[in-house]
Amino acid sequence: MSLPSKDNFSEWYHEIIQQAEIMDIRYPVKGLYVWYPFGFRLRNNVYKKLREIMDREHDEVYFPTLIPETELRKESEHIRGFENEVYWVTHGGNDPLDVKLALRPTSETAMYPMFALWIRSHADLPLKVYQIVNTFRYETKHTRPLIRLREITSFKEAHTAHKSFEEAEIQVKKAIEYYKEFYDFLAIPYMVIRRPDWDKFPGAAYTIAFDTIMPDGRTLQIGTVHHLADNFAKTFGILYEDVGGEHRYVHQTCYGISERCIAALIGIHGDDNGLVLPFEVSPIQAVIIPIPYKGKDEVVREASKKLANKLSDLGIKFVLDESEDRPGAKYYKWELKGVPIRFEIGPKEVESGEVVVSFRDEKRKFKAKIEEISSEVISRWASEMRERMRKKAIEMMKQKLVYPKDVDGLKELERNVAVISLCRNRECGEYVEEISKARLLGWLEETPWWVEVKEVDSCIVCGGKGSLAVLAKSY
RNA sequence: GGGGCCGUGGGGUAGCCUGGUAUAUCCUUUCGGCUUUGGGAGCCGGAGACCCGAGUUCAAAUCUCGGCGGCCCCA
Repeated sequence: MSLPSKDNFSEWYHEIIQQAEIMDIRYPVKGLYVWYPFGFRLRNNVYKKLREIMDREHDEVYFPTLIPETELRKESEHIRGFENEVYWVTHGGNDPLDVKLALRPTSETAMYPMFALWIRSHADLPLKVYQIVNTFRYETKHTRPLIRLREITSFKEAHTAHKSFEEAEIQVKKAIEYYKEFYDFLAIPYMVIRRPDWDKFPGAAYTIAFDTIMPDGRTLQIGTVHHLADNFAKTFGILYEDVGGEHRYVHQTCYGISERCIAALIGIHGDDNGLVLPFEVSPIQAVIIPIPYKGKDEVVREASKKLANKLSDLGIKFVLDESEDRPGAKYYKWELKGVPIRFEIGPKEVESGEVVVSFRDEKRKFKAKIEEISSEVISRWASEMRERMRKKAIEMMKQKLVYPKDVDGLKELERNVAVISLCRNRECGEYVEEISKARLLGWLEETPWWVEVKEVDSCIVCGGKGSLAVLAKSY
């Protein structure tokens, strides 16, 4: 068994998802996939971090999967955005339902009628909750594991309510900081981009998205933050009484991250040999491979056990691979799974009280004294590895970026991501989309250091006031 | 929305056009055994498949129709 080269990203991705046992794609419904135990452990490790961040100032809640049609249709812009991809429950047993029930495509319309009951006065604000749930969208395009799904299994959605537009805007900024922390933790580089007004979340005042770049040059939206203003509050009657006794509409935000974060983790860090995972989220953090020569297998086994005990004491999730495979086969096997640290112990190391160490992201091997391996040493290794992964990912993304200076430069984008100066007018935006056959993701909220633009010119279409915009083929 | 292609063991495939071999090909996987172990070892033996339904026919993996499932291209 071997993987296709990552140069053929689409095929590589398809294969690694299965071979590394992230998901079983054989479930007999389009767009629905099964989490394998290994994949689910990875998911849980990643979401543990996301929960930890959310728990700092949000309460976790759970709202129902089913939303009555009457609620879903209240916000007209919102339903227009989702109408074509809603799954409907139309029957209870054999009886048609009086009011159809939608499988939530997202939970605004499930939550906000309840928010109207929960929020009475300014003392109830701010309200900040989140849930991690599945959502359903009837995708008609190509579905792809973790990327385009009919059942999103792991949608972390946070919803907040505030006294004013300005307070909600502060929350938007906090949410962006939280998401940055999350993706920094995963060593995934991102661009924070304000979506065009005509492409924002249905019902929002504005939308800010996190986009990353996959190795094939297509961008992947890996998080969104929406300022909802009082749009939904007006629809669902979410009012509070302020200190003066006046009733006012709340201003809301919502922001979400789905299992696309796992897709980015796999796609960006992986290589021709398989997954490359940060130490903190890897389901298996280390593997010990004994090299048992004839006559020496007992001492090698003993030394391996000793190291295993030590790793146990340090609280590391590891595997001692004493199977019958040859060492080389074991290297490939655990590399496929992205195990960050590999220890090899053979007769030579038994003699010297050492162990051969190598890290998943580099070819190098070196020897270390077993005695000297400690929590501090391991966490230093882990953070050095994360830094290398981050650097490598940024290098990859820099290579995908192009900086056309005029409209002609947009015609041959190929698989690149274009950073251009563009005004905020819809005509100019749609014009560059048409010329480039790519999507205008929007305007950079802040310029990452690895985007090599010193100063902003005027709009490359109309010559008006420009800001840095990003154009790309996207997933 | 429009067009095209495909469905054979757990995975990848040959066979299909031109229906018929007595046991459906090869690789991988998996189980048992021997031997081995510093980057995917070898040998021996075993397991495992024609998507579903209808039709044509003496005979269907192969032809026709329908269903289900998947893939690709264009807008």
